[in-house]
Amino acid sequence: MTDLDLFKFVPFRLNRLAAEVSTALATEYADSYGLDIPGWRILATLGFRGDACTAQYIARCTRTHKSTISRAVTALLGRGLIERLENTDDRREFRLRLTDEGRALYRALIPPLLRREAEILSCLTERERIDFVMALSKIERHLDLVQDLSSKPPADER
Amino acid sequence: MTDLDLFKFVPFRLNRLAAEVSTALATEYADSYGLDIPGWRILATLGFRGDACTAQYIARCTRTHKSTISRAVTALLGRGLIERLENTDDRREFRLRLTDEGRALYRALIPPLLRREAEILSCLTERERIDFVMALSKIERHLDLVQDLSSKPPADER
DNA sequence: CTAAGATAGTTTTATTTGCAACTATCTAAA
DNA sequence: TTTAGATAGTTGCAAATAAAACTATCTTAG
Repeated sequence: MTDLDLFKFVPFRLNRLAAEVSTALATEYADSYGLDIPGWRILATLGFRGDACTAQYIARCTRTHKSTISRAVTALLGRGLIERLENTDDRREFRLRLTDEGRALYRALIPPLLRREAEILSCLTERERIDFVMALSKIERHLDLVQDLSSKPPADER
Repeated sequence: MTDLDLFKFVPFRLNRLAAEVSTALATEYADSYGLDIPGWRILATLGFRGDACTAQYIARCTRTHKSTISRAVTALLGRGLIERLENTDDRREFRLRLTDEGRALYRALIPPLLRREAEILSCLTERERIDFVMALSKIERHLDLVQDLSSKPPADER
C-alpha cells in the first residue's frame, strides 16, 4: 500500500499555506482598517473593475457565499465605503460601487498588500515565481475556478 | 500607482484554491466515513507517524487550534478510532495512537485521497508538478511552516 | 521546600460561516 | 394574462472555529 505523508499531501499543504498567508495579510486590512476578508474582497473587486457590479457578481467571481457578501455589503454601506444604485431594468438587483472614501481606502491598501505578496514570494527566483503562478492558473482552470465575467452561472453556489 | 487585480493576487488565489480543494476532498472522508477536517488531520498525523503523539503536537504541526483538536480527539475516542495513553512522566499530557479500527480507516482513506490529489494535479506535466511542489516547499520554509517535529514551539498559538 | 510562571488539555463564550427559508422581482410558457 | 419557475438579495438558525478563561500539572528561581 502506498503511504500518505500529510506533510507531502498537497491539499493539506495548500490549506495550511492559505491559512497562514491569510492571517499574515489580515494584519494589513483588519488591524489597520477594520476590514474582514469578505469586506476586502468586495472592495478589491469594485476597485479593480472600475464600474459598478452586483453583489451576485462579486459572490460568484470571488467564490464567496452570497449571504456572506450580503452581510459585508451592509457593513461597507454603513461605513460609507460603497454605495448602492437602483437598477431600473431589474429591480431585484443593485449595482454597487465605491464611494470616494472607499476608493481612497482601496488605493491605500494596494501598496502594503502588494508588498506582502512580494515578500511571501521573495523566496522564489523570478523563473520559479513565473512557473508557480502558471501552475496555479492551470490548476484553477482545471478546477473551473476561472473568474470569467461573461460567465455561465458557475455551478451555482456549491 | 500600481493596480491590484484580485484574480492575479496570489494570497486570494491560494485561499480560493484551498477552499475548493478542501470541499472536493471532504466528500471522501466526510460523506463516506463521517470524518471532518480536524478528525482527518488527527487520523493522518497518527497514521503517518507510527508512534503515539500528543494533542499538542498534532495541533502544532497541522496548525490547527488546540481547542479544535481537543474536541476532535474526544469524538474520535468516542468512536473508538484512537486511544489515550497516560504518560507517567508528565501527567498533563496524553499520548494518542490509532486503534486497530482507526488504522484500518486510515488505510482505507489513503487510496481515494491520493487519487483525488493526483486528479487535481493531473493538469500539470510531471516537470511542472515537481516544480510546483518544490515552490510550495520553499514558501513553506520561508513562512516557517515546516512541520519539523524536533521543533521549537512555533510562535505558539497565533 | 515554596511560590511564580509555564504548559497540556478542557470548556465556556463569542465570532464567523454556510444553509435554508423567505421576499421581491423577473421570465417564460400555457 | 396568469402562473410556474428562476433569480437577487436578506435574514434566522445551526454548525464550525477561534479566543479566552479555567484546571491540573510541571519547572524553576529563590
